[in-house]
Amino acid sequence: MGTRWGINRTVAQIHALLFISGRPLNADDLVTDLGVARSNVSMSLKELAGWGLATLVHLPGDRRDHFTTTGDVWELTRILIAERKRREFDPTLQVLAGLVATPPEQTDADTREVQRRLKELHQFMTTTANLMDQLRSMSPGALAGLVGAAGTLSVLLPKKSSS
Amino acid sequence: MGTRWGINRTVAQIHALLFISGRPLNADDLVTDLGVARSNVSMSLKELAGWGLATLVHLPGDRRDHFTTTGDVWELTRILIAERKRREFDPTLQVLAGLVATPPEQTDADTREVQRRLKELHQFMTTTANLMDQLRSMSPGALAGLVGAAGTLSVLLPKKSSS
DNA sequence: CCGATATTTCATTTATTTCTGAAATAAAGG
DNA sequence: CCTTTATTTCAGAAATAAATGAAATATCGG
Repeated sequence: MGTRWGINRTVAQIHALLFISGRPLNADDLVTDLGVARSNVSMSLKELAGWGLATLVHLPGDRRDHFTTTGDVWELTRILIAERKRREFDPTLQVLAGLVATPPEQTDADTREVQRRLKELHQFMTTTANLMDQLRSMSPGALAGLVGAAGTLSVLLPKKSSS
Repeated sequence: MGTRWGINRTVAQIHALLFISGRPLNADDLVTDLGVARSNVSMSLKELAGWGLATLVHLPGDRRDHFTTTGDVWELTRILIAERKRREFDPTLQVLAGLVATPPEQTDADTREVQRRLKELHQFMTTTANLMDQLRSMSPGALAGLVGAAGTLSVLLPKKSSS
């Protein structure tokens, strides 16, 4: 599933192993388990660390670096949403803000319609960005509660008629 | 932003053009505007159609196929969530269900912990899948309302203490 | 300091994905 | 039917991304 979402296979595999095993693993463990080059593991761990998804720990009496990741799925979700927003969503929103701020030269109907759509997209992405930020500031427990509330709430709201 | 989310560049560009222009475009329009090969446009339109993000329309007095996409950002969101769930989330959940259903051979502490984590992940993904399905059945207006409600609700819920 | 072990860097190779152009197919209008 | 125009298919080329291995760097224990 990772590769479909633009996540490197080895990075995804390492994270999965750390998550599922639930105990600190060192680079050699990962090399053995995944059958990839030592250097690949090193780079991938660095990448995961950059996402806040791998924490360096030391085991007593072992010189080697060991790594762990959060075992809380809600915390994981929180991190993924926050990081993807910061890296991908925000820069896009920035560009869009620029386009909306610059008034168009032409004033024909087509140009005005394009401008209207850009503005609507900008407004939508701003709303989404705010929602993401709110999720970021919430505790895992609150996030779980909110998802539950959304499920309940949606029952009360109007359904799509067709499909 | 598209490529970072595993979406082909040309596919993303074509969708963006259809969305922003807001009027039916034919393949040659897209070739001219994007500077890519005719065949690439043909394949990309097919891909978009498969996602329900490009609709074939015919303009009176023009033999060529023209395409449009929805201009409603909430409808677009609804489609993207539904399709990604169906194509990527559901198959993953299927595999996970299989793993959880099969009782582990060994019964040592480590194995039980792995099983516990798999089960927790499975439960989490099931909850998420249900949420996605509920979004799918909602009208764009209701979806917008729910996001607004979530923003309001989250203010009332406990915040994360640190970070 | 020194040797041993652990880790990182990065140029090159390998694998994967995307794009193109030529040929095949389809469809419309005489 | 036949010609013209539109569209699709797909093998190979080009571009991009990922992984490797060798060398460099860092760190520990003595």
